Amino acid sequence: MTRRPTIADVARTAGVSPSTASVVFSGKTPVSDATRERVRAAAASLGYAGPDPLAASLRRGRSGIVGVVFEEHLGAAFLDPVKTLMMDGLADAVAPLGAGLLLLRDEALTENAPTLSTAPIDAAVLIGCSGLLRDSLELVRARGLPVVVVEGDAGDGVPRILLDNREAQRQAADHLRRLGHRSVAILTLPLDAGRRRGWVPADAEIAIDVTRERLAGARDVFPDAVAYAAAGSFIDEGLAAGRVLFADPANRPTAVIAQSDLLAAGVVRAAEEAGLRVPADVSITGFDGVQVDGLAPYELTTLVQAAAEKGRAAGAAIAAMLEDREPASILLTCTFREGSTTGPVPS
Amino acid sequence: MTRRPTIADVARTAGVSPSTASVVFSGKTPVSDATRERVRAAAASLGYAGPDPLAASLRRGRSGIVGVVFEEHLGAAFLDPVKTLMMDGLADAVAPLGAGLLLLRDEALTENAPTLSTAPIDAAVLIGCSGLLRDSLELVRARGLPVVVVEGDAGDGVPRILLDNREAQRQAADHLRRLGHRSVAILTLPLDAGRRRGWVPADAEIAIDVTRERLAGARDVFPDAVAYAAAGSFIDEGLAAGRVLFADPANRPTAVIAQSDLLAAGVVRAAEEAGLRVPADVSITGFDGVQVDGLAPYELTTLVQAAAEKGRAAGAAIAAMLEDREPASILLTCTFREGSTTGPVPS
DNA sequence: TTGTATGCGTTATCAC
DNA sequence: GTGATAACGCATACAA
Repeated sequence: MTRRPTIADVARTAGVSPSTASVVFSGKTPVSDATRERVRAAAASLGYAGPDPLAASLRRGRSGIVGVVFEEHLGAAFLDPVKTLMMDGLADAVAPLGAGLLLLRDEALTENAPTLSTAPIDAAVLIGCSGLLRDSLELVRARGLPVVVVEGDAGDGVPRILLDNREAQRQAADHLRRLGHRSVAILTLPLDAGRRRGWVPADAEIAIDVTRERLAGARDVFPDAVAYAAAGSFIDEGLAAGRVLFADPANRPTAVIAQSDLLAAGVVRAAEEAGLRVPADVSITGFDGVQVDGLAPYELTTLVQAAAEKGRAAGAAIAAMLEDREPASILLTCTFREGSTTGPVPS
Repeated sequence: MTRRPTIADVARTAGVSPSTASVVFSGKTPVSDATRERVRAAAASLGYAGPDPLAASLRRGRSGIVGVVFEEHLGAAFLDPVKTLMMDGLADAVAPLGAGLLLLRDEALTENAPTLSTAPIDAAVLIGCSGLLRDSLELVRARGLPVVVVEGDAGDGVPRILLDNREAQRQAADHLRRLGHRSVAILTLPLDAGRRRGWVPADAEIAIDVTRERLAGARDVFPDAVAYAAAGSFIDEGLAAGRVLFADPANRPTAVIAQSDLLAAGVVRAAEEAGLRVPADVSITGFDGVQVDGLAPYELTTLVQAAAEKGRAAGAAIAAMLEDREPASILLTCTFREGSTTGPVPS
């Protein structure tokens, strides 16, 4: 015979019933050592590698897979250290459930690409910036799957994992104000999926929650601060923006509030390039508290967010829903950390 | 009733047979507009969100999921820009198959973590450094699944996606030799899973293929070059190693061959720190050809590898095997790119 | 401790 | 273009 052996074949050659064989593999019911051995031997002799996951999943009604939905290209998502850490925490949190992570994109570009509606997932985690994931949310709710939204605009009844972006950013701004800074520029993350670089008009519509909230926090303290939007969270974007911010020596901010550590690192570099000392001539704050590779010897003044914890919280919420418990929305708080990139305003 | 509607329910309320309803959703057979409409309406009225992926998978014998097996912690894997790009290419390549990527770890630390043996995957891609993935390979072959190994030591009959590491590295070394360099140091990637930092003894056992091959390529040109192993591919590791290499002004190499761009970037920084000009005082080469965020204005002299192409090639091999065609092992070649970090030996 | 019976929800195949 | 039938491979409730 050419087809792969099934558990029934194993049971037959072992001289036991299918259910007994099944139990040997699942271990959910005690089995006598003798029969277990016989079943094992039969399996080995047939080259049976264990129960078919697909069939087992159907029977159980669980696939052991959690879908993670990104809005962007996968490569882009993992360029962001915060997302990477988050995935790490998420992976840890779902592992005890016996679940793995399936990478999914929000919009299926290819014709028959796998989507939320065709993938055998038990639950979904939406990683959200803008409202694009609205459709994904619909899809997954239609299927009655548990869903958690991380840093995004969920709807009614969907647990969310959030950060106190506004309050946290306000702390950094307060810190700068206490140091005497009055001329402050804000370097923001992208405003929307368009990711255009440039000055942010006062009346700008900001589609991405994180950007909007952090900007609001900074403006709580410095209502008139100018804002410049980067096209992404990269050191080189921060560098480019920093060049713009420091272009006019006569009209230069004494402090820059960057909305991410990577951006801040770029601004530090731009300052060096412009012959400015950090923090003697200009103070710079970041956001995230990630390890910026290559920034040494500077230590950024920043808001440390528990990125991995975000993933773990999402995983915990998923676990709760899978066990029919009430999931909790979670608000994680950032911790202000003073580094070596902020100091008193130059006199 | 409380349970979710099935396609049978839909068929019944639409007054058609289950098979007809199925066909409406799969689109694999022509259906009259009238019945299609009726089925659609019935589905909508019942809140039927489409065929259950699990059941469909069982029936089809395909889950539409490709497992990607890493040896390291997920977070660590995505810190490596080359792996990230590779995943990107892989995602692109399997999308047309209607497949998604399931992240899997080599060794299951948790008790009931999802593993190669219990995950409903159609095929597996092993991302390999050392021989640790031997076990994973066994597991997946026992299940009769198609498998591809990327940059690792596969066995007989397993298609591999490889790089011409040795030849490529030799090109860079040749380039340096032609520039007159004779005193060259090699900065290697980790030697094994232990990832210990330090000088590499002449008789060192190197478990990781990439490290060994690239080292061999460099030694083809500079047989006596000293080698120092980094603990990982990071800028800060390169910086730390660079400090060691440049520590003794009397006995300093005129060129450093780094086995990755990130390491090279760190060495550039170490050189700056030591007051050395690049490339006037010291030449530095990298490997990978990735965009190193924050290295500007330098342009590394490096070997450009088609990282995304590696993923795409793996995906293509998977696709071939899934369609019962013969998969091909693929050897990708790197391209030498001269940047601004190498120059004539100082006189 | 083991065996029997049933159904998980779908789709391929074939006949009509 | 549509419908009947038969698996897909397994795990569980329950009886023995």
